[in-house]
Amino acid sequence: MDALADPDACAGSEPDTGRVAATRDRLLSAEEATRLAELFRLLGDPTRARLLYALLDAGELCVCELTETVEVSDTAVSHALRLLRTSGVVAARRAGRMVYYRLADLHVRMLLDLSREHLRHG
Amino acid sequence: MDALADPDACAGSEPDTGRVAATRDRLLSAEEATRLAELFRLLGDPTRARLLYALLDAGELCVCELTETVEVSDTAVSHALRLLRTSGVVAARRAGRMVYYRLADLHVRMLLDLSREHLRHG
DNA sequence: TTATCATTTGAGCAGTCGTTCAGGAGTTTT
DNA sequence: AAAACTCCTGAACGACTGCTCAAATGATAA
Repeated sequence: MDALADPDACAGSEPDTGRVAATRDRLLSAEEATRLAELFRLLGDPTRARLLYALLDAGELCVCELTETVEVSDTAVSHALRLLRTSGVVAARRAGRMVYYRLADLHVRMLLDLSREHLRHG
Repeated sequence: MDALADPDACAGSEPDTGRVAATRDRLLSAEEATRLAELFRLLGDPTRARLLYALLDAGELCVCELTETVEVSDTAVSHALRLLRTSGVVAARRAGRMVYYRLADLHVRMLLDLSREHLRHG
């Protein structure tokens, strides 16, 4: 049931406090891993990913332009943008009745850039 | 070009011209974006992220070692590893009754490396 | 052989996710 | 003023996710 209860479990040729503990020390903490996972989760949806790649290319786009490029309803786009906005991934700027969005996180920009490069030349 | 003066911008069901069309041409196709989103989705879960970062550091770990480092049940780890395995993100090697897992995708290795670096020096 | 260990599998279930729908808020035009 | 336009919000709903549980598989040890 609980594999954590027995520290000697699967102790084949090495004391348990060896490699595993060393790995755990260098390892990301649970909190750090969770933070990174949350960032990845934001990119892990087709609609949000397309929105972000569109902003990566165009620099700045209003909601109706984004709605056309990703081909989903404006309401869905708005919900998606809110999620990205409250997470600090994108930022918004109002101009008249349009609202222009842009990427606001350098991490995300690099991840998008790198992953797209590798999809195309990989 | 005076893309912002495009009268069709945000005007309804017209086939888009100007900046939006240009963006969509350079843009990832829906299929490409979906593929990348699926990759990000795999990293977007705390359990899977911790498993992958552990493998990034240790190189190769068996299931029971992974179970200890991520502190969830062995069954949950196995389910997570199956997802990563069938997606080609990790690969498995049997040695006796243990099964050793390792990262099998260069893209993923780079994304993990980059994102961790930026979490720590960001 | 039987017993034990390491890992996997499938079913069931609570929780989460992304969408649509209906309506509202803010801005410009008439 | 009202109408038109862009965008946002909250609720509701089906679909998906990740976990636990019980049972099975594959491999070693007694």
